Amino acid sequence: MATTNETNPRAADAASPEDGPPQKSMTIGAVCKGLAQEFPDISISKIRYLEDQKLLNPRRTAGGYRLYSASDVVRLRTILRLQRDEFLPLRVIRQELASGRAADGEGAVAATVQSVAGKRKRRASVSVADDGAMYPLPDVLEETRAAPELVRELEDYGVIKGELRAGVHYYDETEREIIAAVTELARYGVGGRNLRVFRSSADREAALLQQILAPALRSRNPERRKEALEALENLAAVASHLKHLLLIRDLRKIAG
Amino acid sequence: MATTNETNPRAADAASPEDGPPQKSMTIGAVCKGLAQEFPDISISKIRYLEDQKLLNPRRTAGGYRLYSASDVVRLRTILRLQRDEFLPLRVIRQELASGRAADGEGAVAATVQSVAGKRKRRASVSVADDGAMYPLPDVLEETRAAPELVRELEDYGVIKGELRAGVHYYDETEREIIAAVTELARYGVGGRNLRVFRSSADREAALLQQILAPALRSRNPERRKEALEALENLAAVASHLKHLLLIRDLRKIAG
DNA sequence: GGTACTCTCAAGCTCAGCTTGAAGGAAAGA
DNA sequence: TCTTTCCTTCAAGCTGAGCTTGAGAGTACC
Repeated sequence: MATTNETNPRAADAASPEDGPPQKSMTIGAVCKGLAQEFPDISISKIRYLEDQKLLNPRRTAGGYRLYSASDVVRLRTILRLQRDEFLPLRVIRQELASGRAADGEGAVAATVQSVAGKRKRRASVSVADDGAMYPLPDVLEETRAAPELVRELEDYGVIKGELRAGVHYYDETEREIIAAVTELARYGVGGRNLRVFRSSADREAALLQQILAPALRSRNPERRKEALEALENLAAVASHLKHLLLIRDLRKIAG
Repeated sequence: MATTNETNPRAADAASPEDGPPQKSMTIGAVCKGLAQEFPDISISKIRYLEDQKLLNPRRTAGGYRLYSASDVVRLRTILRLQRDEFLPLRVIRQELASGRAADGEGAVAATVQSVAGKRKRRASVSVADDGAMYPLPDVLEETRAAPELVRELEDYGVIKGELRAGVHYYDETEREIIAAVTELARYGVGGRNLRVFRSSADREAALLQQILAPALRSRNPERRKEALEALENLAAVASHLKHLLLIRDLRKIAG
């Protein structure tokens, strides 16, 4: 009996020319590994759970193994994004996907994420607690449309650090957003050397907040530490808001 | 003893002229009843729980009864809407409110994800263009629950200016929000002198942005000027976002 | 002074969203 | 073929968010 995708799940993209288009199907383990970069808390059992909740419905081999097509993976990624970034409960995600708005295919899914997400995307990066998701440089460049030199410059300045894994640079969510923001500023003519202004003020504020919460942060009581971390997040949010208000105030003088 | 709002929570809006401005304050039971129409699953214990989670902070009577001002109720309604319509967890709502991003529209209640996720209203205070609305000091104090000394301090520092009309100080929307933010920071122990850090960095950034847009802003072509103003708003928004990201990045190092 | 309302605090409850473990079959490599 | 690694189902368990409940006591107003 010829080995086909149907019965040979381990071969990720085995396909004979006469069988039609190459159907890249993956086993659950491969899918899990592939998504682990972007979603560190993914697990095989979670993927199975999502299927149990009728959010996924992959093909099966004769032996009962799950086989995920490319569009299955896209769908899964969409689910995970809606869950992580938009905080949607699974029952709502299921409705969104079921109500025709998100058939398979990049475009449709992108449209869904767009329409559902609206402008909320920023939220994910605003937390001090890092979820550990990492993104490879090419993806970041593609998404942010940043110039590669700019990224290097940011790294030279120590603004972002990245991580080298198997010859590829990876960046976390915050770094990705920093790159996006700086790219945006660059479009207006705010060059790299001007970033010093931003950086030094951020450093000063961080030092200030640290000083204030230092006792609690150093506490050996985990309860207390957790509270301090939450306070830190709130303080950061309020402080940033205040800075924005002060900036607006200054700009108003300039404009008027 | 004269009956005042402070000691008479049952009287929703009783106020004698000499007691100062009419302060419509409600007890928790009244608030609950008032919101029961729009939010059938509201309850007194839930409102108390939200306070426990640092989402609300109503005044108290001498006897310890909670007293909700009009703006407290607005805030509560916002919380409930974000929870019900946007599915946001409380910790995220807390952040949203702290960062001043959750404006409360008075439009029809959006029941579905799609309509909610649509366009987000820009906050009045985030705009460089001033709409000219002014608020008298007593109202500001009531809404922000700021200490009067703090407001004076801010004025002494030149952070806010106010306007004296017929013996009453008036503040614009941005100033009101600055007061609110500073009050919030004060609750965490960030005192007045620490504000210098924020102010000087805002000044530097304003100078930077001005420098970049100076030619366009000085233009005698009104079209060009208008464009420059819009660019200024965008720049301010992106710059503030960048600052926040950099702060988060720094704090993450601190946190562990 | 009675009654309706409110307070705090600790304990408990429910549900979403997974995880774990047992018992066993399927696929790939030697 | 044998062995290892990966996969299967199913039931039970766990964790944290988001409240609720109840006890015991005080407050406000007629």
